[in-house]
Amino acid sequence: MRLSQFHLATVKETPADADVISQQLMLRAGMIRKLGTGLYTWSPLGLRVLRKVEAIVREEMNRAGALELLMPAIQPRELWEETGRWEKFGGQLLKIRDRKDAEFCFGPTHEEVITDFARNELKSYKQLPVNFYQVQTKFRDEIRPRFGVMRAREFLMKDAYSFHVTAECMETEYRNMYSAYTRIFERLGLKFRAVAADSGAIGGSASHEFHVLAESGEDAIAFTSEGSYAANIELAEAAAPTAARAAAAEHLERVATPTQKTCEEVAALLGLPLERTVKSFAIVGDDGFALVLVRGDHMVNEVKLKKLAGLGDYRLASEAEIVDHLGCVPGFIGPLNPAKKITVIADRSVAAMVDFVVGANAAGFHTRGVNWVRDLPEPAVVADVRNVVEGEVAPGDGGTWAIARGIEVGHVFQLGQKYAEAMGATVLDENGKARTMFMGCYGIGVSRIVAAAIEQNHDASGIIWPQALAPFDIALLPLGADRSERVRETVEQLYRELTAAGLEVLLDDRKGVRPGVMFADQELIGIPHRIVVGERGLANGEVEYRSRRASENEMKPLVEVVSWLVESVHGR
RNA sequence: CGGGGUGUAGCUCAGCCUGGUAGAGCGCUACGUUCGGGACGUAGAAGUCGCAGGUUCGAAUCCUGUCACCCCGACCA
Repeated sequence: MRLSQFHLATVKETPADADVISQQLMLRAGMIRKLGTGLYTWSPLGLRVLRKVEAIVREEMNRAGALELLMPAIQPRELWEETGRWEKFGGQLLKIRDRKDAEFCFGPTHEEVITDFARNELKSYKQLPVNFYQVQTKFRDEIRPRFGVMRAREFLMKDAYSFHVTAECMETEYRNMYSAYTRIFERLGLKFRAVAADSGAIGGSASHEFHVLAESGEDAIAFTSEGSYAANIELAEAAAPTAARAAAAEHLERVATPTQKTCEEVAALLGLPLERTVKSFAIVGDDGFALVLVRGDHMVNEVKLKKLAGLGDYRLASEAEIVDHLGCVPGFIGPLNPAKKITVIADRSVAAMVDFVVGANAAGFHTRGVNWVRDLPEPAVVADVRNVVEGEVAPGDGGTWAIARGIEVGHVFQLGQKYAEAMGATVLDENGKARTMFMGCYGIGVSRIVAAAIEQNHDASGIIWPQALAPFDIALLPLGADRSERVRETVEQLYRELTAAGLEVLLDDRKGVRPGVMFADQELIGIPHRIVVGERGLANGEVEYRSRRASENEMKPLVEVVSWLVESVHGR
């Protein structure tokens, strides 16, 4: 590609409203332009990268035996009523009407459509197993879209759905997809980790997420130091305390904490370690008002809490409900002497505590030296309801938990018969008997991968593309082309030869552009290899080479540079 | 959904408090000088000041409404 014939639109200034590095660099490099909240146009440069990701995903899906198809983005309401998700999916589902006032949604995912396709197309066990996939635009009306294409409302996704007669067959395909995903992320050149995950809104049993590791990741993932287990923090189990509860040593004492509302503030005032305090978290579940207790240095885990019996789809208690049940305003609440009967749910670590500090249920006071049984009844529920923390002992292999941050770019699920059951998707087995199909589903956030790759690969000058994602392989930069016939001819010849050798070359043939601008643009858009052709080097029969990751030039003999580059880019 | 903020040239923003008819830098166009790390000079093009009402002799500026966008929060006691 000749840059004079391309649309390159880099900008020097960092856009004001971009708050993660990938979004800043994508905007500065001119890869994307924002149209509205969570809506982006992919420029010719950005699209080249998106297509690279797509191509690798497609190749590996095909290699794994999946069949590509394409479903509509717009889906009729009736289909979503069959699974109950027209209501259950919530506000993320964008609902629209046509001219006849018939209702549709813009597909956020395609379980309904593919299951409808499958129940019509698949009649016999002989047609199974089969795995259909597509690469398609999805729309999810996120509460708060942010971070550019990382959490956009409209985005490109590869979604695959497999169909099976038996659960065993579904599990086999699940493992097949798991290894296909591993190959995909390896080929993309990204540092990633597969972790056990909660299956969330999609439903089903087993599930793994694939995370690209990056400091800026929105998800926390936990893995054991022994390496035997990795999970989304939503799922990672905290080990139960092994030691029996010690005997009470302190007496109950109410202490004034006029302005200290958080555990940190109270601990600091009392000169106690944070892990001697207890945090109270008021919720309202199916069985009414409940107080969830975790240690002051721990975080409540919403996903674990949702799985507890009797809570259902719990919500946070309102301030009025807190005052009504506890007789106290938020900031000083606790399980002691509530105004009304409440359910106390204690994390396992809290249940093992002695002489701890809680809110006194009186504005401006906390109570210290609190002990179970002596001062208040044993908690009604004791369960693992918190996030694990870095360094604590993990259950199982005797290792400790380590925490990393990641960007979720892939997710595989065993759906079981959830959708097939709801929609009556059956095939006839060997005995002519109708059997409800088992399903798996497998997603990859294609557009999100582009942003995740940048989060993981950049420096002060801009993007550093892994070879597999680079919009161009080589930047070819002539110096003083307007003054030197020799430079012009050499560059033209290199361009022809490199292109003929199958490399994607971006030749900066813009008129009157100074070297500094060429270098800055090449580095910003992240082209992995750069060849500079100038009189200085040509006098010795040489050109300069520089890898995007290097800070020094290497001189290469002109006669060898093409074969050397072909080897560097495609070889090994 | 709750709280806060911002809408002025393609981009980043100043001007608004204290009303008097619109500015800077970057980018863009032309010419000249320059030319191995985001050059310089000269000349230029470019804005119904988000939209709709209102107050006023006069509104980017004050008031009301509305729309859009951004940030924070919803794991907090």
